[in-house]
Amino acid sequence: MRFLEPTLLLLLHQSSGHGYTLIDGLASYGLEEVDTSAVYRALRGMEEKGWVVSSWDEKRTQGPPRRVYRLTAAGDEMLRWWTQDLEETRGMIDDILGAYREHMAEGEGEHH
Amino acid sequence: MRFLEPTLLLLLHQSSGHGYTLIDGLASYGLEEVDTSAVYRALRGMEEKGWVVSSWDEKRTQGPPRRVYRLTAAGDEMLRWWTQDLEETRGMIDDILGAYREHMAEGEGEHH
DNA sequence: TTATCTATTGACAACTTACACATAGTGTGC
DNA sequence: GCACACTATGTGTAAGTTGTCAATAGATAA
Repeated sequence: MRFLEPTLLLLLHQSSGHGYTLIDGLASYGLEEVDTSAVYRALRGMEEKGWVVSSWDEKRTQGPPRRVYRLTAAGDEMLRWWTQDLEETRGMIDDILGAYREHMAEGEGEHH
Repeated sequence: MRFLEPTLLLLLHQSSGHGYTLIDGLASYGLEEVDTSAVYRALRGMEEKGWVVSSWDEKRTQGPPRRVYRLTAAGDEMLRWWTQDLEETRGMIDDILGAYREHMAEGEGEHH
């Protein structure tokens, strides 16, 4: 969920789409091994929270009807909130990695 | 757990310590709101996995006996693994944030 | 003896994740 | 017609994880 929700919001901000294509989109952000059911469940959850709305696709293609999701204003706001959150998370990672490297550099040459 | 385990390993790599002081150490990496029980639970789990070993502190100070943890060779290896994992996570965040900014820049000036 | 600080642990509900499976429409080869 | 593969969206559930709250307990100071 940590990256699933923000990435879905980002993809939907770029253009509306249905679950099956969103799953492809997720893969391009490194989320290749996400279970399909997790994606559909996440989308449902996001609709309950009001971040997205869905409707059945008019034009029928190969396969059963597709539920098309599009971002709401609240979802757009959420996406902005998520970017801030991700920046904070990145800052934490940088702190940890920085401290690790610094500590490694300090101990350089030491052998126990 | 995502940041708790690697940060604890890092702190213990710097110097052995008991839970209560480690909790202070976590705060300096932004993990201020971690529940104490979560920390002790994580330490127990890490001991089960063989990343750390614990022993009761000889010298008694104010309060009940303290369980002192120190890193094992396996824990040291794990810490290195975690840094790689954190770098990957960082990469994912960069991808998402990069795409968001790029998309925002593209839509510049557009009003719907 | 009451309160406060240090220090560790237990119990349990809430939530998440992983995996398997159910459903269903369309197109293709036989 | 039938089997099969592909698209597409879901449900059920067991297992594992997290978050919250409280219990325990020693030392010290008022």
